[in-house]
Amino acid sequence: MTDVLVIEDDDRIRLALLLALEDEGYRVRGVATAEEGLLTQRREPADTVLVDLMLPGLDGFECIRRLRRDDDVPIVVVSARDDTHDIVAALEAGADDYVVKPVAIKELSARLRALRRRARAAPDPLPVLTFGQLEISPDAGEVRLTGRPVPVTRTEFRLLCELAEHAGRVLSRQQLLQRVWGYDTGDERLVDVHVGRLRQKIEEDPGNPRHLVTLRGLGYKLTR
Amino acid sequence: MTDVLVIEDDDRIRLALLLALEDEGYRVRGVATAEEGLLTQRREPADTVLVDLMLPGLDGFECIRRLRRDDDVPIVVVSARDDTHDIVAALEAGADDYVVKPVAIKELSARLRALRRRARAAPDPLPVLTFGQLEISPDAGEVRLTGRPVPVTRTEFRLLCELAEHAGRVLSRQQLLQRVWGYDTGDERLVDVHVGRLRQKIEEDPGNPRHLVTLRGLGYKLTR
DNA sequence: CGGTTGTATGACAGTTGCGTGACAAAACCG
DNA sequence: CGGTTTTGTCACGCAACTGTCATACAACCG
Repeated sequence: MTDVLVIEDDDRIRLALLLALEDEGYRVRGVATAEEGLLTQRREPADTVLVDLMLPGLDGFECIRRLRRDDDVPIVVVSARDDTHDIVAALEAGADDYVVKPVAIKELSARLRALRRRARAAPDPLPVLTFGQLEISPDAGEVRLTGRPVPVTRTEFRLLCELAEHAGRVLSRQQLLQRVWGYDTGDERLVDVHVGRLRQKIEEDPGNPRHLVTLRGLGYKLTR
Repeated sequence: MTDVLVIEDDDRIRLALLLALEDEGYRVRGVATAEEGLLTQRREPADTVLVDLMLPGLDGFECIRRLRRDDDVPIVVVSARDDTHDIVAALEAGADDYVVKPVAIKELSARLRALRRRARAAPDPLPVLTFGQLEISPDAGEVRLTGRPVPVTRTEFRLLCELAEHAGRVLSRQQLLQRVWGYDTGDERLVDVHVGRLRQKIEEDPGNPRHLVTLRGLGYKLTR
């Protein structure tokens, strides 16, 4: 069930929102200040955050920025102001949607659903990609096999990242040349060689690859 | 650069939107009907679609549903009507956002940016075509029968994809030669052979094919 | 029923695509 | 500058794939 956090200082409005959302089938929580909201979201993250712009203390824009800095939670602004400036500023700060009070609860609910559909499809890029026993940390520039670090060269690493980023998808040699080497065209066998070298390092049995597999005539792909 | 498709029947409004968006740095295209929009998006997909609700012929809601069925492109409704009913219906149909005309271009632009931020990272799930127990994933270069992967060769795979893409329709041997092999003309028996090999792999009883059926004198088709 | 046409299938040889080891050029690094 | 690592090129061999053919089989038609 979707878990919504409402950050709104006006008690009556907050209560009304909470009740209405609960009615729509959401699990709800509410707080009156940005500070509380940030804390709550950090300690027990909701799936979606509704935030007012005019808040005492830390204002709504700053609240959005900080929420966004922490994680990728969908943020909807619910504000009385319908000034284009505010809307643009809020969206630029990191909000996903902006609705003007008073808002029909049905519309709000539909917007939340649309947003969640979108957000669900994009789980924030994990710092570590895992493929069975194989772990890749694009940030750290590190590859581990059964926990042990595996020394890979820069090209091998980029190749692996490219494949990992499109896990499960076939990438043709041309695509890989394009993305890893930047060649517009070139010898496709080059890819083979590097895939081979990579296999020696990351596959338990390089002859029978489990993750970095060949699709004859199509290209290579990385599977779980 | 973001590539926007505008579907709007009112020439003046469409033109105004296109010019304004171009000014904001988007690459733009515009069409006047839902049908054109769907075709355009299918043939040369834009990154984002703006659609009006009141369109001649196929209406906006249906247009949204069909766009959404095809792919995961961000869809923003730009409509003159601010009725909650319409908003909810459009979002339920698959739209990501709904703005009411007249809209400040800056707001629209900010909403497009917010939406694209969300949508970009989406590792959209691999599309899978299903025919009973048979699953075909063009992107993964994979065919599965009762969940088990079936090794098919490149030609077999292309042939299968071609048939799957036109599921239910008969494709003549000439058409298949044309599309799979690129031959303008050639030995039609070649198709038979490959169909046969494919049947051995994907049919439970290759003698009595359930999915990949022959239409004597016409060609082959793939059915559910 | 026999003739005719269209389809299925097995075998086979030529071809293609891929994995691999060897090696040279290039980049890197004290 | 000299050694070391990394990168790209090449050639060879194996395994898999492709297209052709011949033959057997099935469907259609009068």
